[in-house]
Amino acid sequence: MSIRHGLLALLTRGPRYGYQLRAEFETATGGAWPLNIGQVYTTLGRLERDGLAVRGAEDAEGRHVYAVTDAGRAEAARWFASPVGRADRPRDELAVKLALALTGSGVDVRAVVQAQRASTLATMRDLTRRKLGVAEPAQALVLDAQIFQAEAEIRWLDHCERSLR
Amino acid sequence: MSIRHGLLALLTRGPRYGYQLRAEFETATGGAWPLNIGQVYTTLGRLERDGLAVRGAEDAEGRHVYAVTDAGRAEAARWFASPVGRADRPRDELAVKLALALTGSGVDVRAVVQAQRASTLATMRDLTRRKLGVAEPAQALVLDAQIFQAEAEIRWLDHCERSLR
DNA sequence: CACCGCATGTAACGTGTTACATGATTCA
DNA sequence: TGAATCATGTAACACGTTACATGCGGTG
Repeated sequence: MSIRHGLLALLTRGPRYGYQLRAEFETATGGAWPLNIGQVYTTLGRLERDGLAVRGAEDAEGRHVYAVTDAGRAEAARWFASPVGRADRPRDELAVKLALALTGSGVDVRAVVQAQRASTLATMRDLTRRKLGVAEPAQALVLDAQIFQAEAEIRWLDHCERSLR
Repeated sequence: MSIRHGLLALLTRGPRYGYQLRAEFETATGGAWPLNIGQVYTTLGRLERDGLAVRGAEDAEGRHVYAVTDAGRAEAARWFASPVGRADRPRDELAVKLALALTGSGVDVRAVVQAQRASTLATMRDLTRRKLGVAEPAQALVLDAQIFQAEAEIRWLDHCERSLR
């Protein structure tokens, strides 16, 4: 529910229209997760359906402006206040893959670990390089989040390889 | 696509029926991501639709057994051979939240970080405790993956808090 | 004029979740 | 007998992605 809550959070800063929301979302997150414009409109429709936002009149340039409702403001506050729990996260595809490779499939586990390690290292180099050109603190922190995760993945892969012996 | 590929990987070990697939999936992953039984059947239907598995005759106990096809075997091999890339992963809800909290919303970023940190620490304690009772190496590695991720999250949160000053 | 960027949407599709319905077997 | 477990499925729904269609305005 990152998109839904993200757009809602942006709306709490003031009325916004679709294109504007996508631009602000991508600016804030440094384009780490590009947001399809179609998704913005369907999400806005659902926010309105659920009483968290209302579609107001068109502005001077004829854009369709949405505004947050009281319920939407409360929901956004609730989102910021409640931590992201373990159950909220999707299945970790890599962990699933390794677990299945380990338990009696004919797969060469070491090869899987090696391939993943090389790929994750390349990712980390890329992220580190991209961080040099970033001035916005929010964007830098998003990049840092990905870097920290990639580091943890490398550590885990090495840990897996040690366990194989 | 963890479920789809996970079930496919299990089928490469031999013909299986729905309940059996769920049991083996949860055993391999240590129950970290419980798998709804309904999802197993819909996924099996899609695997058959896509030519990756076929529904064979019922076994002696009247169970509906599925078997992997050549195409399915190839797809499973491709899955194991290709690393999980950055674009494959879903949006990190926590990073999105922090990024939006930082960029000019009226939110107390420090409070968000503190709440998340406490929650993630509790998660880590729970995972560490649960690891004591685990003997299966695959299950232990899945738990380790979550522990490593939680550690990285704590480090990142501390990094965020330092950046706030 | 053609093309591009802005702006709004819709349709089709895939994955995943939950809830519900059904029947057989086993066990207290 | 009644409850739990095994086993198979369907229906409704939510979220997200992609592709497509439309219209406006500016620019080469």
